[in-house]
Parts: sequence; structure tokens; C-alpha cells
Amino acid sequence: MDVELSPRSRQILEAIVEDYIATAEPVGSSTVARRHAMTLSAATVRNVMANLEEMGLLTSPHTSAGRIPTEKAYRFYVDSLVALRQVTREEKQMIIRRCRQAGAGLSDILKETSRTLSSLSNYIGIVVAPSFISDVFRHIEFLHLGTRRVLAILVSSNGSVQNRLVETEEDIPQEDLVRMGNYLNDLMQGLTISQVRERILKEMQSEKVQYDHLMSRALRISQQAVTMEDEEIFVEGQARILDQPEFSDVRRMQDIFRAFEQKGHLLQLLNRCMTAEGVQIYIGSETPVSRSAGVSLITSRFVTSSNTVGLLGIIGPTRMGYSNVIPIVDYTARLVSRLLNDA
Amino acid sequence: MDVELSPRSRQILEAIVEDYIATAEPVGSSTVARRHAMTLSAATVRNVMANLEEMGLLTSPHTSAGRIPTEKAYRFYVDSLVALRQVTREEKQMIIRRCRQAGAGLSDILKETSRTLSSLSNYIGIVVAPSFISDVFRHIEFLHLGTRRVLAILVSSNGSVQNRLVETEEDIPQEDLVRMGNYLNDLMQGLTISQVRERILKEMQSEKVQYDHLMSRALRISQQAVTMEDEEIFVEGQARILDQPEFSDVRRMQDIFRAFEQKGHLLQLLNRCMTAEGVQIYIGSETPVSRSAGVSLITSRFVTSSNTVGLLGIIGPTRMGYSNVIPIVDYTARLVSRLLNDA
DNA sequence: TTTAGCACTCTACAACTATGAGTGCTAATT
DNA sequence: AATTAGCACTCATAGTTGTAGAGTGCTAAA
Repeated sequence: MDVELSPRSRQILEAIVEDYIATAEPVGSSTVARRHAMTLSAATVRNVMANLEEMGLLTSPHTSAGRIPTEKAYRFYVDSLVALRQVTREEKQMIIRRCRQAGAGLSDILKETSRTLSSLSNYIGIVVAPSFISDVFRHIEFLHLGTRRVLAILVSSNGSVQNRLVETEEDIPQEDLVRMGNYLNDLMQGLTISQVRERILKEMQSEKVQYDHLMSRALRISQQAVTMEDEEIFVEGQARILDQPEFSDVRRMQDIFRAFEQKGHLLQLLNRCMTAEGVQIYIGSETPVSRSAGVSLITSRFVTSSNTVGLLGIIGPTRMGYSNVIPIVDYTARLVSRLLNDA
Repeated sequence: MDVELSPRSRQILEAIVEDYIATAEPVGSSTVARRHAMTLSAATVRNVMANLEEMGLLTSPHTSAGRIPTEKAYRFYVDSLVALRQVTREEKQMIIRRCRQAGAGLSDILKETSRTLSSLSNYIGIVVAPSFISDVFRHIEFLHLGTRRVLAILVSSNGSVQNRLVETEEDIPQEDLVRMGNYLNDLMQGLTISQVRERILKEMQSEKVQYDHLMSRALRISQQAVTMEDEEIFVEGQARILDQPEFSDVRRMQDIFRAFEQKGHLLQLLNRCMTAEGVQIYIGSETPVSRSAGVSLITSRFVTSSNTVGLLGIIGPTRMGYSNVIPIVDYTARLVSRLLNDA
């Protein structure tokens, strides 16, 4: 997997990758020799490029074109060549400002964050809100909304609010619903949502509850309430990929847009990226989002005050400004974590 | 504005519009004569077509191409030519089934509806959820979430739940929050949200409250809670326009995608469509969404049990299967209304 | 009033031809 | 031994030309 290269080869590869990132055109030997202050002639560069092609780092679209980096080259580039740019003061301020003015709710902040990521990078910004289930239970409430219709509202200590309409077998008057709520609030205080799920199952077995009709109903309803889908995903700036020359082909774009259409599926794929800490980079076919479409994905986790984990990042073409994007994702993840923790 | 046409001209115009809708190719005189069981020769058709062009109903992209309908022609077509297809049993069942299985919450149903609209029409489905403000107040609740942070949860009788995190000047203990909630729930019972807004303002003036620190705080917090943005918009099937040949040009697509990126703006534009009852048809430059991009918009209102009004419809190219789409929008709006009312 | 006929227009398509960017190889140079 | 100049070769791209065909408008006949 790891590639051994002479300093000169590395330098030339770097030049090619960066040139291609900048121009989206195949890079020829003379361009490298000219543009990159080399003391070498084009012919020498050609020899080196032939080697790099042999090693699977470059390909040429056809005989008389220049060469373009392969995925392997990008991989090598981000692993050991790229010089990461610093996040500028202006960018930092922009991220902070836009988070602040977004509003106090978690969703508001995260939505604005995905917007910010998109506008700073000029690619697609994504944020996956922290999963509800490892959040701490704060409050549950039942509201009688109509005959046999109960609205269950579940609040976690993060400020996330989930609500769900439940159809019951018999009509339950509001005063009973209040008692049910009180009972459950006492029972579940301090547990995480996933612990709440277990607890509900356990309680439903217990003898005491078997004979208490009201409480067994309460458990049944709240069981429905805590098993709802809870993850949110924010995708912003999809239209920006239309600017990228490599997607002027309509079919390739279809792939990407279709992938974004089913957010549920996307979510599942992105969950895989949550395992590791720090900035994660997925290049081309490594990305879970769309294997075929030549996109890369840069992500980083962030944490909330209750230690739940979310994901944020950027999706762009494989030919992406990594030196720009990686620090932005890194900084944003740290900032969002800080903001959510001392709020 | 209204166009006087002989029966024959009408018939020919209809044939051209429908042929163009089906094929997206300019329609020639012989095609019309051949395909549409006319007893006329191509030459005669040509004469008529020349007239129609004079009247601004047709244009030719160049001398030796056939002709394509203008916006004016589409307008005339939907106003007085189109033969609306019946919604088939299968389609009806599909709409009902997908609404039913979507879940009980309003958002769930509406989101699924926009999906269904999209897949039935093969264009973009949109649904604007009914505005919260004309909804009836059901319940308000305050939760202490952290120092000086209060989560306000507002429920309407429709089952819509709005929540908002409010930062307070001083820390308010949970028991005070509960009292505040009880006070407000009594005060606002049976009012619509917009009446609630007025009521809050009025109460804040009243002498009684001026001296009651707790209640004036309650009013101040709830004021923030009821002034939140509340409208939701669901847009599904954006990727489908990539299938339409007229959007194979990348720039035209950009227009549309950009329009969808700012949902707030879109919402504002769509609100204009809410004024009239029944199916509304906006063709080309008439559509508020994107004046330049050659799209049409078919909408219809739906109503909830509490008489709030939402909007649903379809966005597609101007060259759209009107005879198909109009009945689908009409039926879906009626069905959703019925579903939301007897639920 | 309708239609056949015809000259005319214009696009789409294919075949062909530079042009030039870029390569790989070889032999000369350092 | 490494580097470079030189050169033949390849291939995509753009431009040119020619042709087929679709469609039109006009005119004169039915």
C-alpha cells in the first residue's frame, strides 16, 4: 500500500496533483517543467511521469493528452504531500458568527453549519445531527389530541425534541395521560434514551405493571415514542457541484443527486464514518456516498455536552482542494463541539 | 388575451402541443397531418400553422424545423383544449396507501405526499405545510434545560409541535416554569396562534401582570415561542428533471436547483399561490419559482381540520403532461384534505 | 378553399483534413 | 549514469465540405 518515492518524484507528483486540482485539465510534462520552477527539462519529467504511471499513480485519458492523478495518487497526496493551509481569521470569524446568529436550537445551529461549510468550501456541506438514542432523557409528555389520538413529546437534555402521534386502542382522557407522564418521568429520570428503551421492556414484564392497566398502557405508548427515527441530516449547496467541470456530464450528476434524494440511505452510509476520531478522508471509491461518481468526502466528528456524537463534513469532486477543505472541516468540528459544550 | 380560433385551428394546435409534449421535438406539418387522423394535407396544415405562428402561438427554432408551442399556446391549451385524464384506480390507491403508511404525524404525511406526487408525475413534488398561525392553540410547556436556558414547546390541535430554545435573563427554576405553563394554558385555551400573539401583547399591558414578575416573564418567553418560523416545505424528486431533455443544458438546470436551495424564498413565492381555491396553473414566466427556466407549476390548496390551508403541487418543464398532472394534483389535494379532516 | 408541386432553406451527420499538444524512444551531452 | 535534445508517432479537437432529409412558403391547378 505505501509507496516509496524519491524526493524528486514526490515533488513532481505533488505538482501534477495540484495543477490538476486547479485546472481540471490533464497535465503535460512541459507544464510541470515550466510552471513549477524545476531545473529539469520536460523530457526528464516525462521519464518520471512514466514511472509514476507504472506505479498506478497517474493515467492518461489517451495517448496524446497529459496525465491525471489516480485515486491512489490523491490518497498518497493527502497522506504525505499536502501542505495544509491555515484557516484564516476571516473564515474563523465567519464560522463563529454564523453559528451564533443561527438561533439557540441544535437543529438551527447544525443547519447553518452545513451552509457555512458549503459556502467556505464551494462544495457540498453535510451535517449529521447526533443520534438521539445516546442522549439523556429529560422529559416525556402526552397530549390528548383527538379521539384515540395521543401526541407523545420526548425531550432530551440536549434540547432535542421528538414528537410522535400515537393511535391508541381506547380513548384515554387527558388526566390519565398526565398521570402516565408523571409516572414515566419519575421512572426514567437520568437514563439515556437507549437505557429508557431497555427499561420500558423490563417494566412491561414486571408483575406490578401487569395488573395496572394504566401503567401498562403508558409503557406501550412510550415504547412507540422512543422508537422513532431520530437522526437528522443537513445537506446544503448541492447546486454547487454543477459548477464543477467534471460534472458537466449529466449522467454523473444524476448519480449524486439520486444519492442525496434518499437521506435515510445516506445516513446509514455516513454512520460508518463516525467510528474514528479526527478528520477522515474518503477518496473516490472509498466514499460510502456514491462509489461511481468520483466524489471525495472529508468528515470529522463533533460532540455535544451529553457526549453524543455527530458528524460534519464536505462532499466534493475527487479533484478537490484538499489543502483548503481539510483544515476547514477540522476547525469547524472543533468549534461546533466547543460551542455545544459551553452553551 | 382570449384567442378566437376556428375548430380546425384548435384541433391542429392541440395536436401540435400534445405531440411536442410527447416527443420534445419540433412538430412539422406532415407529422400533424399523418399522426392525427386528419383529412387534411400537409400543405393545408402548413397554412394553418403559419396563421398560428402569426398569432404568437407557435415559433420555429429555425426555418426548416417544425414548430414548437409558445407559452401562450400552453396557456390556451390548458384553458380550453386539454382533455383531462381520469385518475386511475391504481393511482388513487397508491396515493391513499402511501399517505396511510407514512405515519400519523402531519409532517410525515405531507412529506410522503410530496414523494408520491413526484413519483406519479415523474416531475418534482412540492408540499407546503399549513401555516401554524391560524391553527388552534392546544398546549404550551416550558422545560428547564440548563442555566438560563428554557425550552418552550408549543402544540397546536393539528398535532404540529414547534419548539424553541429561549435564553432568559435570570435562571428560572422548573417549578416556576410549570406554574407559568399552567397559567398560560388556561389563558390561551381555544384561541388560534395568531390570537394568542395578540393576547400576549394585550396581557403584557394589563395592570395585574405589571406587578406579577413571574407572569410577565412567562409572557415574555412565550412571546418568543409563538413568533418562530413555522412553515415547512417539502420538495421531492428534484433529480427527475435531469431526465428531461430540455434541461440537458447545464445552465438551465442551475437556475432551478438554485431556486430550490433557498427554501425560505421559495416559500414566500409559493404563498402567492395560496390565495385561490382549486387547481392553479402557472406556465413558464407566470410561475413564481423560476421565471427564466421554462418550468410550469400546478398547485392546489388543501385544508386541515382546523381550517388552516396548505399547498401541494408539481413543478415540471413547461412541456409537461398537463392532462396527466392536473387531475393528479386535484385528486391528491382533495384526498389529503379528507384524510386530515376525518383523522 | 384545398392541395399538389416545387424551389428553397437550414440542420444534422459523416467524412475528411489540419493542428497541436503530448508522448516514448534513441542518441547525444553532461 | 543521469539528463536532455531531437524526432517520429498518436490522437483528440476544431474546422471544412458535402450530402441527405425535413420542413417551409409560394404558386398554380383542382
